[in-house]
Amino acid sequence: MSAQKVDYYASESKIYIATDCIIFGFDNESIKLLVFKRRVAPFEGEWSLIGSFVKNDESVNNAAKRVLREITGLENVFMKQLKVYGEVDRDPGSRCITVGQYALIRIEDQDKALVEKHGAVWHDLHELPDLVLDHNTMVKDALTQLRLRASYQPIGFELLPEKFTIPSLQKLYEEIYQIEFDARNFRKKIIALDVLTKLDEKDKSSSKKGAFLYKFNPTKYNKLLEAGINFKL
Amino acid sequence: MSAQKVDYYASESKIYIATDCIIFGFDNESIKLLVFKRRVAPFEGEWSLIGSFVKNDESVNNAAKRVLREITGLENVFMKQLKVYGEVDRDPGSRCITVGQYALIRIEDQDKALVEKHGAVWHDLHELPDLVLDHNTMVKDALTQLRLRASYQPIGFELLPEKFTIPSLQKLYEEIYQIEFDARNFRKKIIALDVLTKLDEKDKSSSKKGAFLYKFNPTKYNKLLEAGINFKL
DNA sequence: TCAAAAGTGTTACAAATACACCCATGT
DNA sequence: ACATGGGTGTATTTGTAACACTTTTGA
Repeated sequence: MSAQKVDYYASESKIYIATDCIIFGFDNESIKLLVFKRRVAPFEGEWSLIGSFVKNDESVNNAAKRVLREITGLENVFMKQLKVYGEVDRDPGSRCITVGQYALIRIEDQDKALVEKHGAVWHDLHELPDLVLDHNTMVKDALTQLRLRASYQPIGFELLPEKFTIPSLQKLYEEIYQIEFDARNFRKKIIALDVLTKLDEKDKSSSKKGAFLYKFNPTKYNKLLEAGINFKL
Repeated sequence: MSAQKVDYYASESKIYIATDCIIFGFDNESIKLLVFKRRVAPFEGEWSLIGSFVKNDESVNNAAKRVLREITGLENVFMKQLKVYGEVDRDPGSRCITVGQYALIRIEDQDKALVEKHGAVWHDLHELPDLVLDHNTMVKDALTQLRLRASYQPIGFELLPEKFTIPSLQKLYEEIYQIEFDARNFRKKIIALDVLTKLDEKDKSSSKKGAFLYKFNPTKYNKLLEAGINFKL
């Protein structure tokens, strides 16, 4: 006698549901997006976000985490739901609803071999190829969301390595907002947030003088995440 | 010879997908939520958000619009996706993923007979009954989202009747944020937004002196919606 | 010695906040 | 005549924006 679960909704119709990850990374130069060549028909071989169908025994969020782990080797990544793309004809392969989720990762943390094994490639945001389906729209939406979120949460830090310099943090925010900031005012504002710990080391990779490295104080950082900031730059 | 569409994803599993509407309304006193007694098993007869399964031939957003039209008679309502609730066991009735969508409506615009016919009831936010499944969480999430959004878009207006007074707008924002504002500063800030047209009429329903009615200038209002505001109060 | 990026302070302007009284009218 | 909510102005504080020079050091 097996425990057979009743399906109370048997008269309704089921639909394919997928999740697609908009994976942003930063390499101290520019923000990049991880894409690969689609491996299923239709559009096999074309550039695509990395996604997966949601399986019957996993949550939508876990499906996205699984995708990220499979491709980059990373866990515990900053990831947020973006939006549901649910138009009837968005996918000629079959009716399929997808949940866009954007992730922020430090490129240096990736499992490079794994990424390459999957044929995934970091593309500069300004030179994105045409992506399948509505994936270009998803990227655009994710960027809008990223900018908005960066204005009330210090998420920029999610994209930086553990130790970072103030000039590289500035470059990151300049990439996010696509405008330039005054270095003095930027520094003032960041330090006023009171989440950074200055280290004794310097990073000399981008100047002869070298810039002091900082890391952030996790306690204060988390407090700030909850409380929210008003990061008008 | 009928055109038969190929299903490229036939090896994947389909899942029930629904949408639930978190319908907020304002009656010049407090923000209210529209709920009804669930009409399907399991949990038939318990308080629930109003929702529906997404049908095979409609988009996710249109499903929510349909629900709203069926219950309130309203179209072209302000509605935004909130979040996907995709945990495996969230619904004992069967695996079912739902898209929460929150809507803002002017209570006076509703088709009252239709609302009553469906047994839907406006509940004060502070006296919400226990709702089925994860619906209480959805309401909480929607409120958080509403507050956030109100800080960069003038969405409060969506909840007001066509003609409204500044004190009632203030009451609305006080309800949204659950804090009180200085009437002089509030008025100053709202007028500085430059989206209101002052009318010659007064509303005397809440004072002997009466308060001037305003409506908003749709052109300027829409510009502001796009541009975004910084509505720190 | 010089090129290139890092680091530092002050002033002017704009915006947010705090605050108290008179007005109009229905009862 | 008085109680009730509507309406107005100013001073203070706070935050933002603009701006130029010195420091360090590898090549």
